Amino acid sequence: MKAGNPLYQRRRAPTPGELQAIPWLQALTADERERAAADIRIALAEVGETVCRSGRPVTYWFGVVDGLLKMSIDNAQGQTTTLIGIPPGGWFGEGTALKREAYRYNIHALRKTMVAGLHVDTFHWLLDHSIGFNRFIMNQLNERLGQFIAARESDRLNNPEVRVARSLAALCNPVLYPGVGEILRITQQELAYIVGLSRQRANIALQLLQARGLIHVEYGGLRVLNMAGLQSQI
DNA sequence: TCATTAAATTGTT
DNA sequence: AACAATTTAATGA
Repeated sequence: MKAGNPLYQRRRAPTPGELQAIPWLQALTADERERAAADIRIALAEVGETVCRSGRPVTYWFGVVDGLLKMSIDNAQGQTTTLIGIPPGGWFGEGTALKREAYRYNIHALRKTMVAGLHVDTFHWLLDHSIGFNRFIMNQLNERLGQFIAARESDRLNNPEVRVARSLAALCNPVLYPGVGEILRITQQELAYIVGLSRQRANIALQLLQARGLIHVEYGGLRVLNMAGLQSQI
């Protein structure tokens, strides 16, 4: 959200309900929370809109209040690889914010998404002053490490059903994405974008996973019935 | 609140 | 990629 970014122009203060949807605020003391909340800004990203771009200096630490984002990287050959989808409750970019480096990925909105941003200076103030915040960040980094290890594992297998299963398990991770409730709100088209499949193939994979009793497919979303089963798909 | 209509999503070829 | 069927959201009485 820099000056040139349209999101920056549309940013505003958060409502109480939106603050409620920011998980790490709960880990702070009242004083810390007051200071952090005063610095949070909210903006609505339209479909396809860029939230942050690789190479730009980190000015905000971002999170999803509601909606769905995708994180992707462009390689030297100009191809784009989608790494993860980010559902409600997800905050990302601690690594680069910590080191005050440039973003190493692109973030785009897969649908209309309410994005929250904390200025990187306040992020560092919290790191320097709040034990609860440090615990949250450490927990988050650890959880994400587990996800990337699982993702690498399934990349080698390259089986569509497995990749869909692992992606769904990742998207429903309650530690990283506490805003995702009983049902994960995601269309089959959005899931296809994240996994890198056609919608038809994503549809087939979902039906198969449902037939195995691991998920229940619904209109505009799905319900995970067996998380461990999803993660152990081969 | 209910019926009608438009838009979004899904199932299938 | 295209089409039909289904589901939800929006509209207005």
